[in-house]
Amino acid sequence: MRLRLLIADDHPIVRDGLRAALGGEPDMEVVGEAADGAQAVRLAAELRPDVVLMDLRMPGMDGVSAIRELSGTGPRVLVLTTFDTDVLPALEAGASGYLLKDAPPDELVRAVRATHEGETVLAPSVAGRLASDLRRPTRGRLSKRELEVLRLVAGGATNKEAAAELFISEASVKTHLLHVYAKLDVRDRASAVAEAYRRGLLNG
Amino acid sequence: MRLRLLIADDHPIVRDGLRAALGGEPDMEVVGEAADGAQAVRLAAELRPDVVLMDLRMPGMDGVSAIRELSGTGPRVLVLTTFDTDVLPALEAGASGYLLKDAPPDELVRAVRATHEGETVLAPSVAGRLASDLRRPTRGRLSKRELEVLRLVAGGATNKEAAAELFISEASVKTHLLHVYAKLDVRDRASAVAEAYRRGLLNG
DNA sequence: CCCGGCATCCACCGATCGGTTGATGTCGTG
DNA sequence: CACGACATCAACCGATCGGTGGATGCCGGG
Repeated sequence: MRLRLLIADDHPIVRDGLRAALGGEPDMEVVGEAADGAQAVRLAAELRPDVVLMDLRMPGMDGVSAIRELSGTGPRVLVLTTFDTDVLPALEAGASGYLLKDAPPDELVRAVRATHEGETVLAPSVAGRLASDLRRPTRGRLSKRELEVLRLVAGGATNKEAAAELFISEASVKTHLLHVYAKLDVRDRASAVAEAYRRGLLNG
Repeated sequence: MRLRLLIADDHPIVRDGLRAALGGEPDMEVVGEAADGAQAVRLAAELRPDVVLMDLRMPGMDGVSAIRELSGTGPRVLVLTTFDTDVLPALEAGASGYLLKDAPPDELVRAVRATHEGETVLAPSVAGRLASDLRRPTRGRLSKRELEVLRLVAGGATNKEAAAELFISEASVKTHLLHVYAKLDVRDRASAVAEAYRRGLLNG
């Protein structure tokens, strides 16, 4: 029985590359390709693959959401993306591994097999990032409300405007922001926005 | 005589995908692969390709720098990247075209041929972005000094600290920032930092 | 059950910021 | 050469922000 593989990536060229790198292996078979998260979920239900190779940033349904939906339905999910942010969300959603796209093909092949065996595969740089994330249990992790406030501030809102938008008092906005500063280890709103972008907390 | 092609991309998987998409064409030949800008320049001098497929974000030498070095030495450069920012810098550096990685392979093949013929190929979304960039000759384009100030502000500097860092007066810092606000169409430093990140003006 | 995180609110103060207006000099391009 | 973009500086004012030091209530994990 060959290892059944589903590829989910919005770039046709990357899908071609993955086919080229993995299709040649005698013990693997690419049974399908998806261009976004929703399609990946549908195809996984239909094709019952053993392993799903999943990009995270895709149009339509997010990769992390797709992982969450796939979680427990059978296939193991190996994340293959360009960025080493999003590690924690992906693993929390149920990913079995996290590789970066600059990985050489043979490492990718080994990772797919290892994932199928039930191992958890992390790219070296990803492992380091994960460790540093976990070292600060609360720090760096913004609450929902804090993120909402920060997003408004990044959009140019004053404290007063953000308060009106969220139906809370200006004092609460200030408190939330102070917490944000402490968590991101910055002193003001401008550097908070910068740090949030660096950590991938604000959209991109 | 077949069309000689050089691929420059730091992701092995993408290179495989490009080989798969282009290598099958009878009138094309992939003569080399580079994993960063410097290597691309070296290989271009050695292999004399007709067209270079160039990613922009690569470790070591930047894609734009590589294009600048290649400019006028023979090969035409077709940019193939994930982001629709960096269009203007790439074209100014001498690129003959700008495609996005979500393009279907057949479009890519046509674009390579068109580039070889001397045409300028722009992805639709890229064309739109370019137009909106050009509509504001000055707007959106930050001067060197303005960018320095904004970078310091993003790092948490107050106006006074930024002034000390740059050996100018606080008043000058304020003026620079006001110009930044006008160009980015924002009201304060926080949203300026946010907008700069969205436009890819601050590192990445 | 208690502690910590979260969300909400209040008051006060000094520091900082943004807006405005105006000025000088350089530089590159048309 | 004239024009615009750039870089530099000044003074003033009101608005906003960040810091401090609280307070309350809810909830979930150990």
